[in-house]
Amino acid sequence: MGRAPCCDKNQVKKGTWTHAEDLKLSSFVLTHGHGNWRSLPRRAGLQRCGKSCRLRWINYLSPDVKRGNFSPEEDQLIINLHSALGNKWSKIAAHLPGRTDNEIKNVWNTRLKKKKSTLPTSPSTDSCISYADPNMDEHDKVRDVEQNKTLDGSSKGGQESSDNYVNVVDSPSTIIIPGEQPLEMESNEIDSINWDFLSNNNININVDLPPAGGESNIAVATRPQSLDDQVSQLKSFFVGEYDIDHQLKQQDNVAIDDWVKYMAHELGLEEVDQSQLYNNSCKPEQQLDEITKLKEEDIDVTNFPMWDFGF
DNA sequence: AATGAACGCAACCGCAGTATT
DNA sequence: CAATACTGCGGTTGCGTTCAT
Repeated sequence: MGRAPCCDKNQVKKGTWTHAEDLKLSSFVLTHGHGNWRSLPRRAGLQRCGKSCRLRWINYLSPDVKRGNFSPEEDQLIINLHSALGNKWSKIAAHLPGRTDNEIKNVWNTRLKKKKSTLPTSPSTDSCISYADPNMDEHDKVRDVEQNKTLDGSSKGGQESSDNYVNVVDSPSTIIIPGEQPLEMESNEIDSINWDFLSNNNININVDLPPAGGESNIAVATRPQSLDDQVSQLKSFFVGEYDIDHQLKQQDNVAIDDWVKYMAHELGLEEVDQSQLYNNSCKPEQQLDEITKLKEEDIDVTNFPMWDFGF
């Protein structure tokens, strides 16, 4: 006896969503929250499967979804993350605010896979770090701040760096910041990094783990708060928060600022001007009121303000 | 201009993991 | 502890659009 189907397939509509259905779903979720997806279609008056509603909301209707083409920086980040994580689309999506796993998967399959195959092999993606547990799957070795893991200090290898990466090599390890003197770190210093602090301050550090070899790469990615906040956080991390004794401490702060800003730019972390994202001048609640007043036949597709809920 | 191929994207499906009863 | 329900993920499909011939 198998599991009961999630919905009666004879009773639910399939295929492309209409604007009227979008309206019903958006209005319902924005006023009531989604709660139980399975019961949502009935409560919202939709003849759709709950899974279908969830997918439509997450991938298309949610105000968190960022529209528009992927920037070159986003493309590069996806390529780098895919090298480390494989087809873990949701994990990759977690590093690209506003992008969904489905969207990233599509971009990879239609564009980036070919793009990557035409590029020369990069040292930053073909190198590796050796771990204590040799049985661990390569992709599972990705260190994730949320999981509170730390680097193993036994890495070996070269010192190549790419623009978006800070490389950790050898033991004692060396952090190579583009344009700066190498930063020596003992493995225990790396292990002492306060991952909670980074996580609490929305600074994500990912270790990009290629196949067998010696080198690892740490990509610095953050969520978009204000650029100033990011600068101060990144600075505190790299130049003294953990009392790392290295040449960078004596460097001119201007150079550090320049590098941090450069990194922020490369990673697309510049502060977002909300007024440019959401052109509609009225507040989200007002927009919702206006939308819910509309009759289905009144919907003007060209003016449908689906993405204007600028919370 | 017609048509078939390639592309891009939204949506569906089945499975696995987790929560609840 | 087992059965069931629910959610989320990744693979795949189908369809509309664009491009090449």
